[in-house]
Amino acid sequence: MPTYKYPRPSLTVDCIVFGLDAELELKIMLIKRDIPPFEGEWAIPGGFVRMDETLEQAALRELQEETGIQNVFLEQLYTFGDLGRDPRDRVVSVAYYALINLVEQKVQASTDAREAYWFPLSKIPKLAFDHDQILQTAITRLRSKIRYEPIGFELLPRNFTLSQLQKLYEIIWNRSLDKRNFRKKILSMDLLLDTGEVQHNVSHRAAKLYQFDETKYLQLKDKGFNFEV
Amino acid sequence: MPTYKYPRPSLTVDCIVFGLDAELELKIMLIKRDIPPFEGEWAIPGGFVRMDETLEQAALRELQEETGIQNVFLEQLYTFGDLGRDPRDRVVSVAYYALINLVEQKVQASTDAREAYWFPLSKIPKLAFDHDQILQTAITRLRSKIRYEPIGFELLPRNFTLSQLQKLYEIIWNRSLDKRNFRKKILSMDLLLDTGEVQHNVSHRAAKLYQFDETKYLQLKDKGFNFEV
DNA sequence: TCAAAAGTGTTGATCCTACACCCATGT
DNA sequence: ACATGGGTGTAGGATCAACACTTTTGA
Repeated sequence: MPTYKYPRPSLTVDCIVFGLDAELELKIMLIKRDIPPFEGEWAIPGGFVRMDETLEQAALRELQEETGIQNVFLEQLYTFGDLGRDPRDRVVSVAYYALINLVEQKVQASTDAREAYWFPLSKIPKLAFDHDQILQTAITRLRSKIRYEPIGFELLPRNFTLSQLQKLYEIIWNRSLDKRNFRKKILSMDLLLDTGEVQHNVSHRAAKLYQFDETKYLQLKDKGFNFEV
Repeated sequence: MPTYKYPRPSLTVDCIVFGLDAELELKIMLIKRDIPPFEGEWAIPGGFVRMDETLEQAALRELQEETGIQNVFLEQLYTFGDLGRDPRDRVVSVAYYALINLVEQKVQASTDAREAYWFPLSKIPKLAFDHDQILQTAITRLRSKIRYEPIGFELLPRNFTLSQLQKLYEIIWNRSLDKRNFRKKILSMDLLLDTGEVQHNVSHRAAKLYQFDETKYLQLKDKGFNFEV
């Protein structure tokens, strides 16, 4: 057991995992706590940072262990360190947020013995610790970041329609957008690759499927281009 | 001496302090380290987080102790936790940045026995630890945040001229702006209070002095207004 | 043939950019 | 009188917001 001259806060990472399902519903993953404190309540995935891993590695490891998620978009959100946020001890938590698509990434919610489920954003129960606050921060970040960075594509399948992309923005911003103006804006950036494919088995005109051209985006960005919706 | 079941990284806060002097030069405060590691090299102010203070309180305390600065704009920047960023030990650092005006806030650089100086951004020496990276992150944040939030006023004296405000943006963005367009944009937001005062002892036409109307800004923001330069 | 979503252009208003001269002050 | 920065308006181009109908597909 290590001893230190001065007491140290303990350090955790916690992760808000946003997932978009086939019906374009935005959800987050919550885990039911099976030990005190807050036993039986819902919390976001997370855990202690080990000595031999970076913060990002810790977040990825926890995601992998608790949800089986791999290869995910992950970004640091904010560090929460108020006194009393954990009733046992002084705990500082570096929060991350992740974006995944639930159609292509089959996430087995329950892995350990623990219960883990996807909750629609509109039906989030009261959360353990200060996880409500972390979630609020993550939603705010997502709302503003999706405007200036092409991170929305992380939530969609690799091939997607323009209507799906528009609906994603409408869901996240909670307001409707004009279809023609949205398409003009997006297509004028010239960052979508027309796959030549269309939807199948839809009982209406089949929409074209596009891919986000990340290579092109990175090139343009180097030259000073700014993504903005 | 406390003992823990598992080893814990130690936790520090570090702070990039931006100061704007009378000549509108943008500087940051650096402290010469008087103990290993990196003894004799320059570093940004910072120190360990105590058990009975929040992260922000720790940052404010360190600023007060090392530079005498009080009542300062302070915002969390990013948390740095790579392995090996401190050669002694695993240290995770929550970085903050602060903005102050050096004309009205007389900052006694040297307080402890330690040497502390203001360095112009163009003449920053090689820094200890990963402080170069922290500085880069802070500059990038400042550049983008000043566009969408009225934080530039924190660097100016309470009363300032439009030319001073414009020069501040030019310095931070490292490009020149059109005088007439800049004034139109800023004044059209109707957030500057005309103090009725003018400059004194200048060998040219005296410029009007303005104040940022924070109360009005907060009201407008509530109604959905977005500051943007 | 019906329902449901895909796809497509124009117009007026607004905002942005580029640009040059006179004014007030201290030396 | 001169040097220095303060202060002001306009016009053309680009961008944004508002708006409705035809097309394709499966049931």
